[in-house]
Formats: sequence, C-alpha cells, structure tokens
Amino acid sequence: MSTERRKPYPFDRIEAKWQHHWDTHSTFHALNPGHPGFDPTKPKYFVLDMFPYPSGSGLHVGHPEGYTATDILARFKRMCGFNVLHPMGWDAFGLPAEQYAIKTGQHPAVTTAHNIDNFRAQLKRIGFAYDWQREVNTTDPGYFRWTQWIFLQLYHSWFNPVTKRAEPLSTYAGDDADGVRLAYVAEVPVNWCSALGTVLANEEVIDGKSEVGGHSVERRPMRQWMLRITTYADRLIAELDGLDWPESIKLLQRNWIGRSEGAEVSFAIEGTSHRVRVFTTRPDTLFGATYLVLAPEHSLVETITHASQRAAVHAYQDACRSKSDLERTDLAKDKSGVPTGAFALNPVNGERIPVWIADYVLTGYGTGAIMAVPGHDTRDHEFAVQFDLPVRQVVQPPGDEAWQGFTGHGTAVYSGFLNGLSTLDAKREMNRWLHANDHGKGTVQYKLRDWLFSRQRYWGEPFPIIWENGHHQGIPESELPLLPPVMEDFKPTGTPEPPLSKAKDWVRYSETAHRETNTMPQWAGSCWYYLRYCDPSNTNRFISHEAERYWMGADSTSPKPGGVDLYVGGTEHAVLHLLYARFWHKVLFDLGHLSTPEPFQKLVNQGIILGEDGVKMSKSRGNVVNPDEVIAEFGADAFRCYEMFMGPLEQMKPWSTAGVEGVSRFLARVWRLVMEETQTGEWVRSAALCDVELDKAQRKVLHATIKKVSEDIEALSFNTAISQMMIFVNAFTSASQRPVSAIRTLLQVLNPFAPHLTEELWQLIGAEGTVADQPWPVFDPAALIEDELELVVQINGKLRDKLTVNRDATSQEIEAAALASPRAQEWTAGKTIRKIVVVPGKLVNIVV
RNA sequence: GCCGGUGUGGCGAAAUGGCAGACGCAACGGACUUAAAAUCCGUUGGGGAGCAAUCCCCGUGCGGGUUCGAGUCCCGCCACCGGCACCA
Repeated sequence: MSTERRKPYPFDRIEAKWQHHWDTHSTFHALNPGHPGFDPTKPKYFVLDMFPYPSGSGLHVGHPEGYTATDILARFKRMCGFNVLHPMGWDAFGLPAEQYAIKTGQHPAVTTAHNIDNFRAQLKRIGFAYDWQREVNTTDPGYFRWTQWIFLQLYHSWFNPVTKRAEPLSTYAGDDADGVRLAYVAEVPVNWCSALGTVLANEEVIDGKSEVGGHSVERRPMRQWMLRITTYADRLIAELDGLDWPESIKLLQRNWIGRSEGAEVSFAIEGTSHRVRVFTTRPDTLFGATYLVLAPEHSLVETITHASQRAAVHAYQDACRSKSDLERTDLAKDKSGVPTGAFALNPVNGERIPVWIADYVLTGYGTGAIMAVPGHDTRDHEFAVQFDLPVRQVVQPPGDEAWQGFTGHGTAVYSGFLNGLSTLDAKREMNRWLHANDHGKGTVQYKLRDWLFSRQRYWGEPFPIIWENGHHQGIPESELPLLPPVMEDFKPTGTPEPPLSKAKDWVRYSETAHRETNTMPQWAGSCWYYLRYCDPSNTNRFISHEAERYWMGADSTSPKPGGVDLYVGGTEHAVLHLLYARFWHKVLFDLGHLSTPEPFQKLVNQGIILGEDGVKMSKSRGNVVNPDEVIAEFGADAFRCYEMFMGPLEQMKPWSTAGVEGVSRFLARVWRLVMEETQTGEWVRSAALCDVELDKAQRKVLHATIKKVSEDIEALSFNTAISQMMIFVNAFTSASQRPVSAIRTLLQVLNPFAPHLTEELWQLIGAEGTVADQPWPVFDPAALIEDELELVVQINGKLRDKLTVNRDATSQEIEAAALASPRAQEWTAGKTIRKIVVVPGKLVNIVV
C-alpha cells in the first residue's frame, strides 16, 4: 500500500498550523457596520453556499465542490479589498434525525449536535475561510424564534390585489380576514399510510407506495396550514428578469409557476339553475366544444348526475379514488370516463352537449372542469375517439396541414362571428364577447399551487398558533421562541394526528385554548438563513436594518436589484428552495423589513461529482469518495485544487484519484520551487532562490499568470486558472536562478486555491505578514507585448507556413512577407491569387 | 410527448469565427539509482511518404449551409444526461 510512501511535501504539519492560525486570529471574521474597526470605505461581497443538512454519514466530495469555489472567490475578493461575508450553517431540522430517534431512542437534538460537530470539523480540515462566528443552526431556539416570527408576519398579512403587495391585515376592508391571510388553514389531502399508521412526507412516498415497507398510501383530506404563494406568481415570474441566474433555472421556475392566459366560460346545465365554469386557453375554439368534462371529484358531479347514471358515476369515482397519482398519470394512454347523463348548453350557440366525468381532468387546476374541443386538443381528441364523441373543425391550419388534432394557431372557421380571424384575434374577440354577454371573462391560471406548509412531525418548528373555539390565532411575539415539548416518544400516533398531540401538557394553552400540533417543513428554516448570517446574534430583530442594508443592499451605481452577490449550490434546489426563499423575501420586503425584493443576485449551480466508475456516487454502489481520506493522503490543498481542476464548475464530472495525484504533484513542485531536500531528508530553503531580475520570458509568464488567474476567478473558470499556474511552475522549475519576487507573486495568486501551502512558503521565504493580507497583484500589460509576432500563413484556409514579423509591421508588409514565404510560393505557383485576408497579429490567408 | 443541457485524443479537459487538443492523467523512451520508488528531461490524435530534417491526407456525434476561414454561427437529424409530464 501507498500509506508508507513519503509525503511529497509536509502538508500535514502545515495545514493544521494554518487552520489554527486562522481560528485564533479570526482572520476571516467580517465586521458589520457599527463594529469597532469596521471600514465603511470597503465594498461588500456576500458569497453564500447552500448550507447542508448535517447527516450522520458526513460530507462527501460533492459538498466541498461548491464550497471550494466560493472559498476561492471569498479569499480572492478579500485580497481585492472587499469586506467579505462568507458564512456557513446547518439546515438541521428534518426527517432523518427524527427517524433515527425513533429507531434508537436518541433525541434528535443530540444526534443533530453530534452530526454538526462532525461536519464542522470536516469543513475546517479543508481550510475554508468561513466566518465561524456567524454560524447559524435552524434548530437553535435563537434562530427558529425568528422563523416563527416570520410565520406570524405571513399570518398577520394579506396580499392586496390593488397594490400587488403584502400588507398588514389592518388594511383589509373585507369581512373574511381568515380567507385572505398569507398563512391560512385548508382541508388538503395528505399521504396517509394506514399500514404504518402515519402520515408520510412526499419524499417518503415512492411510486405511490411507502418508502418503508412498500405499503399503499392513500390521499386523505386533513386540516393543513398553507402559504398563499400563488398571489406572488406574477411577481415571481417577472422579477426573475433582473437576476443573474442561469437561463435554464429561470426557465425551470417559470415552467413550475406555469402561467397561462385564457378564459373562464360558464355553461348552464340543462334543466337546472346550475352552471359549470371551465377554464380554457383557447376560447377561440368555443364553437368546437362537443362535450364537457368534470374532474371526478368536482363538487357539482353529485348534483347534476342523472339518476340513470348514478351507479356508474359512483363506481367510477370510487375507482379513481383508489388510483395513485402515478396510476392516474402514467396510464395516460388509456383514457377513461363516464357520462353523467346531464347536458350543458354552449353559451355561444345554445348547443346541447353531454357532460362527462373523467380523470384526465384534474381537480386542482383551473376550475376542475373543461370544455372538450376534440378537433383541436390532443387529449380531448383521444377521449372523443375512444367514446365516439363528435369531432368538429373550428381552426383552419396554415398551409396544407390536416385540421384534425391541429393544436397550433391558424384561422377561425365554422365559428360564427369569429370566422376569418387569426387565433390570436379570435381569442381576444371571444373574451370580449363572453364578458359583454356575461358568460365568462379572460383569466390567468397557474400551475403553481399554494404551499402546503404543515407536517405531522416532531423535529420541526412548532407553529406559534393556538386554537380556541375552533378559531386560530397567533401567540404574542413575547412568547417566542415556542420550543417543542420535551418528549421521550416521537413515534407516530397511529392516527393522522401529529406526534406533538401526545404532549398533553404542552398542547394545553389555557382552559379554553390548545396549541397547533403540526410543525413546519424543513424548507422553513432555509427560507431566510442567508439573512440571519448578516446579523446572527441579534436578539431584538431577525436582522438589523443596518446589517441588512449593508450586506443585502443594492449597489446604487448598478442596475442590479441587490441581494447575495454569489450563491452557489446544486440544481436540486432550482425550484422549491429558491422559489420559497424568494417568496418569503418578497413578503418581508413588502412589509418593510427588507430593502430589496430579491434574495440572490447571482446564482451558479455546481455539477454533480460522479464516482470513479462514472456513475453517481452511492453507498450501495460502493463508489463514494470520502474527503477525509483524500485529505489524509494528499492534503487539503491538493483536495481543493483537484476539485477545481476537474473541469468546469457547472459540469457533471467523474472523480479520479490519479487526477488528485497530478494536482498534488503540482503543489509539490511549487513547494520545491522554494525548498529543497537535503541528504538527510530535511527541507531547507532552495539555493536556486535568489534576488534577481526576471528575464523577458519570465516576466511575460508571470504577468500572463496574474492576468489569467484574476480573470478566471471572476469567471469561475478555476480549472483554467490552475492550468496557467502550472505553466508558470513549469517555466520556473527549470530556471537555475529563481527570482524571489516572482515566487512571491505566484504565492499570492495561488493562495485562494492552496491557502495552507502558500502561507507556509510565504513565511519560509521571509516575506512580511501573511499572504491572505496582501493586496491582489496587478498585471503589467506591457510585459505581455512581444517585439516580434509569429503569424500563420494559410492558403485557402489551410495552415501552410509560419513567419515572424515585427510587432508594428503594416498589412502591406505582412502581405508581402506571406507571399514571399517559401511554402506560400510552392502552393501559389501557377495559380491566380484571388484574395488576401490579413488579420493583424494573427494570420494571413491567401485565397487562390 | 414537451423543455433544458451535453457530445472534442486512451481518460479529465482547453480554444474573443483565425495554428484543434493548452494544462493534467495514463502510456512510452531517457537521466539519476546496485535496483526500485520519488524526481528531472523528452515523445505521444489517426493514417501515409521519406535514411533524415521534413512533408501530405484525414480528424471536434451525423448530414447540409453561411464564410477567405467553422469545435465555435445557421438549418435538419442522432445519442446520452437532467427536469416537467393528461396543467385544458
């Protein structure tokens, strides 16, 4: 085994030493406005990682990928003179700790604390420049006190559709305050597993079965807390525009919100006073509606079903209820449904059309009912074919496409007053007609649903809510934090009641009132943790105005909306976490608690690191790489540099131990630029190191390195920055005399990548202070200019020769030199030169 | 099905429309060594011609196009990865 092998350089001693130095000197502690020593002239830079869930299995090599990237940026910006906020914390509520508690009897608080200690120690071993004095923990009462406080802000607010923002309930003039709160109560189906006697979270339900045991899971309506995120749908879409996020993530959010414009149309049910409202994005096809479909759960089904169809309808409804969501969607090829026996009247032509129920219409979207236009909707067409319902043309496709099943835009036909109009105009005209005749109106629908915010769990934030006489109310802020009850037994109750209901003394609030027993989902704590970092120990507010304005504020000289300057994390949070956090941020902004409307100005997703075998790392595959082992063998600096050298940050890429070795060799070469080994194996300062001037070639490499590394760090192209530093090292390794000044500069630009090694060498060459406190070096453009340039000579775009010309040769001179070159002579001999393209400093292309 | 991303040597990758393969790994050759490891120096996309220095042809998933010139831009495909999925 290689464990006996000598280390390429003594990283083990070096790394522990500098980690201790940073700890004891608080090197990376950021000062807030008002702190003694705070320098208001420095610009701020807030660089954020998605904080981890501290699991029992510790870090894997995927975590530190993003963390290393932000660490390099943090150290770089600090050297560039920024006041850098680079914090870390723990998203520590959640299911695994609770499940572990149920299994072992160990309290989740105990296992959580233990896991956090382990994670923190692992992160420190990598040498991250976190400001540990700002560490946050979502399970700390000093933290979740404010999570509960923010919930109360939501609870006491409503969304004013006129001002289009959240306002305190006091501005609400209506008589149904509970019906407009941003946090409200509704009957919503939960995943109930009777075999396990518990409610399951969505992530515990796999393919309609419980993850544990594979028992069937049924949807059962229960009283739940909801957050009215849908009121922010438009703003959540519109305000993406100003953000520096990957377009793909913006698109993912837009699609998730799923805004679609259309119309609501009201159909009278023949022989009754009932009306069915449907939503359609194609009001222009109303003349083509040949039947209506209601979702099986639609509230009017019972009322309108004809006696002769009652048995069939009930049987169908029962069948749908027992189908899982998956069965409903996955078996989409076979459409099913039954007629209700009722008929509706098409408002536009009075036509009598049958009303069906079918599970291809979903309760949760739109009005839970549709008008079927089988001529121009794929799903309706399939259904109509299956049940032999009439199909009618109302849109003429452009060109010679067939009209049956055509769902695109064309011209309205067989549609009365719409005939001849383009689809767009026909929609507009129909909306006008519907509105004028009181049969409906143009509306907007969203796929986004309100956020189901309660969980039937122990290990989460309790709601600051009490119930009295069937009414809920918020507890006073003075009673926060509301701690969870101390419980020995967190097991499910065997009923849909949450475990907290077992803590009778805790539940009892007064003679007449009792506490809410649901808890908040894990998303709650992660919705605002970035704010708490700015002011982590404030006991009066969740964040002070000054700290918020400083760290989260917009730069007045830039059009950007402000917020965290760089947020790095995985794509798995592209929708939920990032949408929820944006929602909370906007509410707090509307209520005047924050100065900017968006939390994260710039977002970058790091790619997944695959196992050495090229597939996703997993315990069962046995291809998980443990960072601790890599660090023990190669050192933290090699680990950091390899994570960055693997390839572009955003890309998915496989781990390679040989690759770590290569990077480790590079760092050892840096070490040996400064140090050499004696016969007895001692490291002493290298004799080649001396105080000499750089030659021209060395100057060029040096300044090219400063330039490239600076630019590449800004662009997050860490792999190419490291390549350039390798080129530098290769160039200087062979020099018999190595200029100290150049080595010093190398140590500065390498420092964000390999902070331990560079600090140690800095000290060994006798330089002043620490590298971390040096200003970032500036490159000299003059050093990059060559007196003579090598130009490429192409004939018809193919490389044929090269020539060296003076830096300021004219186009004419270059052209002449190219034509005179021996190979050009050969290739142009006997041919007519049709054109010559000269690209200054690059090439000459002769076209023959 | 829809949306998004990716496709370049044996491998990880690099290239403002201008010398494809920088840098690293692996492999091979050499130096040092009794030997090995480590280290240092060199070669390394494929094919062909030549004793040689050199030279030629092909080559960035596939097929077209724009251009003096395309890995890069445009059109049409294919494969893999990710997301959404009866959202009317």
